[in-house]
Order: sequence, then C-alpha cells, then structure tokens
Amino acid sequence: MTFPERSSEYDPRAFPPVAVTVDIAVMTIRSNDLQMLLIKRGEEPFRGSWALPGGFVRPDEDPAGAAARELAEETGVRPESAHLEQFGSYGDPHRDPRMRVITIAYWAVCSELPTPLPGGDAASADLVPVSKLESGGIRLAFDHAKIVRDAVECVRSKLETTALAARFCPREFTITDLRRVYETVWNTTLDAGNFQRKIRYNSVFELIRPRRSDQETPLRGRPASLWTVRADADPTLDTPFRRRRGTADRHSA
Amino acid sequence: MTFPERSSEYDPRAFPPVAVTVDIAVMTIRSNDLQMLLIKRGEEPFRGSWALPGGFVRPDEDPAGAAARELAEETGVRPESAHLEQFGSYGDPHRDPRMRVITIAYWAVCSELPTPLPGGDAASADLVPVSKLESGGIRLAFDHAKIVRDAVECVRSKLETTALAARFCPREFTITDLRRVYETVWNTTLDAGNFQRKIRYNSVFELIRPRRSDQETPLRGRPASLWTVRADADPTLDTPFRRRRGTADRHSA
DNA sequence: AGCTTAATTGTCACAGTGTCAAGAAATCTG
DNA sequence: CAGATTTCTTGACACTGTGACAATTAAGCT
Repeated sequence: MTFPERSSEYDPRAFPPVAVTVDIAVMTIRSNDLQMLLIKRGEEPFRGSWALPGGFVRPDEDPAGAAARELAEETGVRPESAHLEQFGSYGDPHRDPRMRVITIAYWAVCSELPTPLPGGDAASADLVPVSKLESGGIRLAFDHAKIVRDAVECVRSKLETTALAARFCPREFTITDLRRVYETVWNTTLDAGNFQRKIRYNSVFELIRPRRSDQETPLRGRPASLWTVRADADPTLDTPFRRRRGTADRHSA
Repeated sequence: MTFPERSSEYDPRAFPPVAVTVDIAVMTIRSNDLQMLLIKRGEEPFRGSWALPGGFVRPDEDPAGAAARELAEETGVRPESAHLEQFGSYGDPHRDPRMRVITIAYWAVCSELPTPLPGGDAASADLVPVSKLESGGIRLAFDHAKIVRDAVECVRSKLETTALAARFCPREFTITDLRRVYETVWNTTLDAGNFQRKIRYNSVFELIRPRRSDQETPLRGRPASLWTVRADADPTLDTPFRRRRGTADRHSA
C-alpha cells in the first residue's frame, strides 16, 4: 500500500521536501557511432559538466509526460518520432548536493535529431559517442554515469529480443542499414547473409520497393531493397526473429 | 541533467509537496499456486481494500533500502532471503487522492514466508493467488492493479532468461521442484525429460546429493536428486539454459 | 567488356529442442 | 514377497534455426 498504517508516525508533510525529476538518455546513430545526447550544465553544481537532459515533473503531469515534454523542449525531438521508455529510478539521498532529488530515468531512441540542436534551449547540447562515455573519458554530473551505463545496457539487450533497431533507422531502410545498427550498438560484425534471412522471415518487416531507385549518393554494388516496419507492428514489443511455433513449451534458452 | 537551466523559473521549493513511496510485489508459490502478498488497508482511502505492502522513502535512505526495510517490517521477510528488484515507477498525478505520491515499484520472490504473517505490523496481510488478481476478482487500492500486472509480467519473463525460478525454491531442491515453478508461474506443462536435460547441462546448478534421503513425507516413485544454485552463481542474472558458444554473432532470436 | 562492389541466395553441418519411449529406483498392494 | 504403480532419469530420433562460407545477381566504374 502507499501510505503506512501508522500514518501519524510517518506524516508525509513532516518530511523534508523531495523533488522528482526525469532524466532522458537519448540515443541515435551518427557517423557510424552510437551517440548520446548530452547537455553542458550552465549552473552549479557541476557547472560545465555534461549531463543528461531532463527536468522536474510538474504537479499536473505524470513522469512519462514530463519526459516527453523535456525531450521536446530541450532537444527538439517530437515525442512521436522517438521511442521513450522508462527503465529505472535513482534515489540515492545525496545524488544531488542541494536537496533530495529522486529521478526517474528514460531511454529514447530516434533516427534523426533536429538540426538546431546546440544553441537551443539549454546552454549547450551535443551528441557524444557512447564509447567515450564508457571509457570514462567524460565526467558526467550527479550519478548520470551510472544512469547512462544502465540506459545503454537496456538498449543493447532490447535489440536482442525486439525489432527496436528499426527505431534507429528512418521510415524506409535497407537490410544493410538495419544490420549496421546492430553492428554499431553491439560493436560487433554480423554475417550479412544470415542477417538477411532473419529479417526477410520476420513478419514485423515489410518489403517496400524491390530496389532503391533514387540515388542521392552514387552508390556502388547491387542496389538494396527498401524495407519498413509493418504499419500494425510495434518494433519495441517482443518480436523474435523467427516466428516461434505455437508450442506449449515456453522453456527455451 | 537534474535541474533545469532556468532554475529560477522552476524552483523546486515552489512546487507543491511530492511524496515518494515504494511498493513491493512479493511473490511466492504456495498450494501449487503463484501467490502475492497483499495487505488489507485499515485506513482511508481504500479502507478495506487490498494493497501492496510499501511505504515512504525516508530522508536518509535510498529507494532500494526503503523497499528492503518495508519488506522486513511489513512482511517479516529478511532482505537476504528474497530477491528484490525495481521494475518501474508510477506517478499519475491523481493516483493517490490525498496528495501527489510517486511510487517506485519492486518485485520480490521468496521461497518461504515467515509464518506470523497476518496479525503482524499491518492490519491484515495475506497471500492471494495471482490468478484471482488477474481475473479481476479482487479490487486493489490506488493503481496497484496495474503495478501487480506489471510485476507478474516481469517475473514471468525473467523466468525465461534467468534461473530466477530457483528463488522460489528452498536452498536444496529437486529438478521436479524447479519444473513445477515454471509450470505454476507460466500456467503450462513442461516435458519432464526435456527439462531435466536443460537443468543438468546448466552450469548455474549443482548436484548436491544423488538422491533424497530424508523423507518427511513418505514419497512414491524413484527418489529425486537434490540440486542447488552454485555458490558463485547469481540465478537472477542472465543464464541461458545452454551455454552459448563464444561466437561473435549475438544476433539470435 | 571486364573489374569491383555490395546485395541476395544457396549449401551444409551442427547444436538445441520437442516428442516419445525405455530404464531405474523407490513405494504400495495384495 | 512379487508384482503393480509411481516418479525420476536416460535414450533415440527427427526437426529447426543458426553460423560459416560459397555462389549468384545487379549495379557502378574504367
């Protein structure tokens, strides 16, 4: 239950104030690299440090709404164009030196960030390669280093069980585009032929055009077909890469 | 970042008070049924309704600590004897009619609940079959129905990828005990021979004694071997039921 | 026309799984 | 006590998805 039985003993109004915020780990792929959107803090504490975009949950909104609003306000990403998902809360009593702040963390994935990013609402926003964050090359404010680690792990593992990778791509993409997402996020290489099979047999994806016709860049090699996510499919739900037979045995590795 | 750049505009102290609580969905298997520990509320609102155990996060503790404390206080479960894991936050502005309350939700799994359960700290605590909760047969306070749904789904899916099932069992268990956990939680039946293979080949488990020697209950049939979780293994981490070969290709369904 | 590049298809072996049956080791029953 | 019964455990076999890798296709480039 939400309130303890002995509420006289634990009167919420007697507690020191608690602030609740949301922080958002927005990821995209740029320059063949998994990158995260960070903001350079213009105020103390941690002035000049990088931090996750985020802000207070307002009295009239729920945390998901606050995350969507902050995402739009601080990064210009329209909430519809990014997948936003909560993955944890962080509430160490001293994570913020000023006062008690509990934050609810979200990760987001999008294919393209609006161009007017830096110089926007916040002091300074920029994309930073996740590899740099993981190697400790960049000091983050508060406990955002841990939040970033957890967010990246969430996305990595969600690629395994869902078609989330498509969210890193524009609406139409080639199978190779999609493969590069996996290769980039997992920092590995995948066999192109085997990958082809998995996507072609996956009912989440749909063939759009047999081959790319408009070549912005004069491309080399055999042109690739264009694919998209089926209109009635949600790539962030569980979508095993091969359809499972309708078996009673769910106990599989 | 945690505080917005324009903090003058969003002074946290100007906000109406927010309370932060934890709620815990404790599950165990009893009478061949997946059951959840609920508490009957003794006060308004929702007096007389069932609710999840939980309570306020104190100023000096982090949410995980609060969850462990409440678990011990309200249910008598020692934190070491149960696996406790955060799975979400719930912050609809009107989820509690009295004031703004944001709750951080945990699920827990344990093999045995202390006997002096009802009549303890709370007005009345009891185990309720999850099937009853899912069929809507029991009205829960606040938004706890949704929290319960999410918690059960978390546990169900975590059984698939980890050896969490062992946490439903006492320290020593038979392979059949473990299979019954899966069958109960998933509400299905599994092939005993097949299941045997998977456990025997899984390095997380360890054979203790070739057969059960102490028969409290005069049991029928061939006696089963006793198994345990290897001392250096964490059954709640990813432990695929067959060791994966060390391949670069992580892209498997 | 031939070379290069990249997408796509094909081949093949193998590991893990499901189905189903048989063997082993107890208790129970008459 | 022999045989029936029950339950745990092992075995046999086919099928499927996968990884490795080769072959084919379809462009651009020189």
